[in-house]
Amino acid sequence: MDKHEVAAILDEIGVLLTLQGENPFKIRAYHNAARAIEALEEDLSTLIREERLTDVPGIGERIGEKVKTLVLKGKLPYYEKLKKEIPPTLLELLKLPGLGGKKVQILYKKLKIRTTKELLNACKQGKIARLAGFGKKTQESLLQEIARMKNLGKRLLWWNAEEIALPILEAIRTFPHVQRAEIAGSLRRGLETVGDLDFLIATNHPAEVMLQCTKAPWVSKILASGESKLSIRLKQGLQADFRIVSESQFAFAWLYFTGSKEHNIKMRTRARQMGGSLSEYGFEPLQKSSIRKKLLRSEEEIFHVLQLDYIPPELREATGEIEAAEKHHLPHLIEEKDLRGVFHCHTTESDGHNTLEEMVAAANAFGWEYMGIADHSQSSFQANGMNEQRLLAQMERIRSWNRSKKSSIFLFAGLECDILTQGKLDFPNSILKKLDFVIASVHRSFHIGEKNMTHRIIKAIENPYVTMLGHVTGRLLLRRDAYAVNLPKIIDACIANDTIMELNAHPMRLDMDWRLWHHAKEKGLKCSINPDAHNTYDLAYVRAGINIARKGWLEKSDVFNALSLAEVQAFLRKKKG
DNA sequence: GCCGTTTTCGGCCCGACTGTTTTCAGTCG
Repeated sequence: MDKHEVAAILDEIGVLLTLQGENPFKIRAYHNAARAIEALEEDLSTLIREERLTDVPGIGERIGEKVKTLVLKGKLPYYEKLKKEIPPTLLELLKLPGLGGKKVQILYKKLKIRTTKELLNACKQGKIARLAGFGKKTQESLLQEIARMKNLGKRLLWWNAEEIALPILEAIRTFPHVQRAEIAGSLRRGLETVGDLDFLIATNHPAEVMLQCTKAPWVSKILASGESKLSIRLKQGLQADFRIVSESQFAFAWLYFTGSKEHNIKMRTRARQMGGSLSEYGFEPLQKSSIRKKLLRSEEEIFHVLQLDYIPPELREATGEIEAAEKHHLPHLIEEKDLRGVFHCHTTESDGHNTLEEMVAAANAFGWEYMGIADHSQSSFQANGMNEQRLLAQMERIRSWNRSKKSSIFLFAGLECDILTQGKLDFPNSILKKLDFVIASVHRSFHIGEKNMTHRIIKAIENPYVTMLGHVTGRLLLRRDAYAVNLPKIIDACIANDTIMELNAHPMRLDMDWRLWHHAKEKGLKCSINPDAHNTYDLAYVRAGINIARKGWLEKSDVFNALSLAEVQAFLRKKKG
C-alpha cells in the first residue's frame, strides 16, 4: 500500500471518529498524520524498515503502528472494525450544513437515521424538533438544506466563481464608509473549484456597511448575521461570507480568511511556539512572553514577525510551504507575464469556433511570440477531426502564413492526436514527423482499467514524435471523474522520454492536478500551460492554468511555453532527433 | 492521539454565530 492510500485511510478514520463523537483532538491527530504521510519526501517503506516512522512530526506510537500494519499487511483491523460500527451512509449526513459529528451521532443513536432520505422523513414527521439539543428551527433548516442539496451542485469552477465574485467586490468598494474590500478564501488561493465566496471589508462604520450588505441585490437568503459576520445565499445558489473589520485588523483578517484552514492551524501553532497568539484580529503576546504586541499592516509583515518569507496565497495549503518559507526555500512562482506563447489551440478546421486568422489576431493581442495550432485527428469524428489530407493542407497554410510575415507571431503546425485504445496513434509516424509538434490525448474508451490505460498512454509517450501529453486524466471537474491511470508511472515515462506534460488550463480540466506537480517537477517533469482554446475567448484560460501552476510550486524554468521562440524551436528539433 | 528548554499530564488555533438553553454546546470557517 502506498503513502497516498495510507493517508486516505487515516483521513477516513478521522471522519469515522467524528461520527462517533470522539475527542476533536484525537480526530485532528489522524488528519494531521494523514497530511504528514502525504508530504513525506522519503519512501514510506524505508522509514518503516529503519523504524524511523515516529520521527515524523505528527506520527506517534499508536498511529505509527497502524501505518506499519497498513503498509506491510495492506489491512488494518482497527479500521475494519470502525467501518463495521459506523454505517458509511452517515458520511452524507455530515455534509449537510448544521450537522457535525455530535448531531449525526445523536440522530443515529436515538432515531436510527442513517441516510438523508431517512432524515427527511423524520423532519417531516416532526421527530427532529423533539430531540434533545435539536429544535424547531434546526428541523426547518435541515429540511431546506436537504432540498437545496438536491437542486444545486455544491461547488463552482474557480473561473465561474470569480465571474460572480468580481462584480460583487466592485460594488462593495463603492459602498459608503468602505475603506478597503478584498476577496479571500479558496477563490484567492486559486483552488480549482470553490464552495463559497469570502469577502473581507474594512470600515469604521460596521453597522452601516453590514446593513448595505444584507440589502444588496445579489442576496437571496440570509443564513447568519451578526455584528462582524454575515453569511448569505447568493441568487446563483452559492454561499457568500462577509467579514467586517477595522482597517488596523485587515491584514490579520485577510490572512485568516484566506486560509486554508490547515495552513491557519500551522501558522497559529507556530505563533504559539514563538510565545504569541495569532488570530484574525492580531498577534497578541501570551503571558510571560517576550513578544511585544505589534501593529502590523500587511500580510508580509505578519509573515516576517513569524520569521517566515511571504507565502503567496496559492501555496497556503499546508503542504510544506511554512517549512520552505522558514528556510527561504519558497519557489519564485511563475506569472502570466512569463508566458511567451501557447500550444493546444483549435480552429474551425476541427471543432474550434474561430478561424486560424481570428485565433492569430487574438493571440497577437496577448503579446505572445508564438502559437501552436493543434486541431483534432481523424478518429475524433465527433470533433470534426482532420484526415491526412486536411492535416497536411492546414500544415501548408500555417507554413505559408509564417513565410508571409502577415503577423509578428510565429505559428507552429501541430496536431492533437488521439491515442487509440491499444496505445497506437491516430496517424503513422511518417505523417507525425512532418509536424512541428504533436499533443497526444485520450478522447474515448476511458474504462479499460488502470493497467491498460497506463500502458496505452506510456506507449504514446514513448513515441519520438509525441511532444506532449494532453489532459492526462480526462477529468471534467464537477462532471466526470478522472479515469483510472497510474500517474507516478506516467510521470516517470514523460521524464524518461523528454515528453512534456500538459497542464490543461481549461477551467473544467486543470489537469494534471496541482497536487502532483511539486514532486513531479523536482523529479524533472516539464510543464506546458495549454489553454485548449476552442475560440478566441478561451485563450484567456491560461490565467486559470497559471493559478494551478502556482499551486503546484512551478517556476518559470519549469514551464515550456515560458521559453523564447528560439529555445522552443531548438527543443522541438532535438526532440524529434 | 500527539507532544514536551516551564510539562510524561494536560494542553492541543481561535473566534463568531445559532439554537436551545438559562450559561453553553455544537458547528463553521
